[in-house]
Amino acid sequence: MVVYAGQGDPRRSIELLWRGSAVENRPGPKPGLSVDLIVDAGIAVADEQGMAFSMRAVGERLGRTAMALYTYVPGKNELVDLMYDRAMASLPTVYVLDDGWRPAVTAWAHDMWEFYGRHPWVLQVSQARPVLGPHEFAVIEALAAILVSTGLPGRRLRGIVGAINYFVRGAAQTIAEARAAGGATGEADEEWWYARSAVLVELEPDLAKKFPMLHVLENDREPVDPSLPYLENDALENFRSGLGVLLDGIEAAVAKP
Amino acid sequence: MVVYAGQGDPRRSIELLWRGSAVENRPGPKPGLSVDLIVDAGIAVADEQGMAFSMRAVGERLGRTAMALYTYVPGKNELVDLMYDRAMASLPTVYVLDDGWRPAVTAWAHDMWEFYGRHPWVLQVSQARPVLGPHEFAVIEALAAILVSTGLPGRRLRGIVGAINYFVRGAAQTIAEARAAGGATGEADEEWWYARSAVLVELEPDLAKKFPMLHVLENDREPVDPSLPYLENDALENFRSGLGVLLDGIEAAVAKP
DNA sequence: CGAGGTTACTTTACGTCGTAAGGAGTCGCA
DNA sequence: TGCGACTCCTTACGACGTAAAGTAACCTCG
Repeated sequence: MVVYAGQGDPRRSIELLWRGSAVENRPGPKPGLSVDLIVDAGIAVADEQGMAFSMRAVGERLGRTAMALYTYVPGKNELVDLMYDRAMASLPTVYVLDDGWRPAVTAWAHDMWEFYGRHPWVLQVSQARPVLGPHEFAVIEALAAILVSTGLPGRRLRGIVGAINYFVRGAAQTIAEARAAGGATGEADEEWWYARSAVLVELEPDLAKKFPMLHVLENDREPVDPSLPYLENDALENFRSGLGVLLDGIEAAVAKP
Repeated sequence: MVVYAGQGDPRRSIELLWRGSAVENRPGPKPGLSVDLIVDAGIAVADEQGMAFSMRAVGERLGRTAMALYTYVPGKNELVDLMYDRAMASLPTVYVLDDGWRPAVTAWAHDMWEFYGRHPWVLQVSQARPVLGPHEFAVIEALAAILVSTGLPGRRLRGIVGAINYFVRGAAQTIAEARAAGGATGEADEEWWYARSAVLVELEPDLAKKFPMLHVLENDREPVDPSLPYLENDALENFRSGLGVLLDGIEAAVAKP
């Protein structure tokens, strides 16, 4: 499933995101659940089963049927929006600038990287139409605050914020989805790669000749840290290295007008 | 729906990707379809309806039932893999280096940007476990070939290829999914934004004070090209600007050891 | 204290999806 | 001529999100 942010009534969605649910003294039976409980259960289920979690599963975790959730939440899309924003509440919102913007941005990026690792399903929530929740705002505000300290104008920073965001998301996707897919089929990353590349080499023996430049990239390797799985190690190294290049670009922008 | 690459038999998937289907003289009725026909129909349907297209829809476009497709293709996942790789066949595989690597990388990135605009559903195919098809290889080989000309070692280039890829994908997603979501609900981007931000401002009047740095970024604007929709214009500007920063970073890496 | 309206939650049901199973008809080859 | 392989169809299953309608709990007002 792909979730586009809030296809329902915008007012209802945004009220839920920013205000929570009103809890006055109302007639009828006492609510046994709450939006917060449902959102937490949703996050727990999604952490286990990925974005393809079902309303029935969330209901079951709370000892209710799927339809009970619809008393609190307009639909699955809105629930995902709430889950998305609530998950982001676990992220820092302030970074120290004592050593300048560069270590701060690096810390921000690593926090995001780990966050995506904890909640891979978040990567599936559409980035195009931001959920516009308070915690998402806070997270980007934190990055913006760091970058404003470079002195670059807002006009330039918008592209930079985007670039950093896209990069971190993309890099995180590389391992997050690998893990998810492995979990779905019960295969570990390694096995998946072995099986596939073995068949590929068998069917197309002269791959290295057909794509010589890729061969160059793939085969220039340093000794590997054996404590991490191969793919994960690779992904983390590429993350650090790519982020470094990106930050060098910002540094160049700061240095020159 | 989210598609993880080839969860089925790896051999079957990769054979289909690299060899196509064998068409000897076989008993039984003459095949009325072919893998290629099905893949083309799939791309056409996905271009219209997004990744949530159904096997039934693809079959109908070919005057068959959904089940008829299963004679040629093991399942929807594998079909998506094939669609993904075939769509990539429309991309250039060689870029001239007469003016150096920078304009070449820029051209590559813009070609990808437009490609994602033509086939937004491609952005939904998992990047984590590459489909490993010949055309995907060719596209990355093209980028690798450009970057090798910088003289940087493969070890460094891997992170850079990743960074460029993630950035372009992420930036493209911003408008591609906005368009798709607009199409799904019949709302244009503008309307969607207006409706949401109006409610947001109403419910949270002092947004600008709560997130002052975001406010700085958002309000430092140049005159806008009125020929493009607002969001699209914004996205394209951020794309160009962010790509510039990224390329500056590569330039720094090339200049220094 | 009792009636009426409101609410929480359930059961049932609909339309969608991917695809498994089995059957009908068609063709190459013995 | 018939066997076996093949294409394609119909039917069916179990999942999904959620609409509709019912039941029981609870507050407020008379």
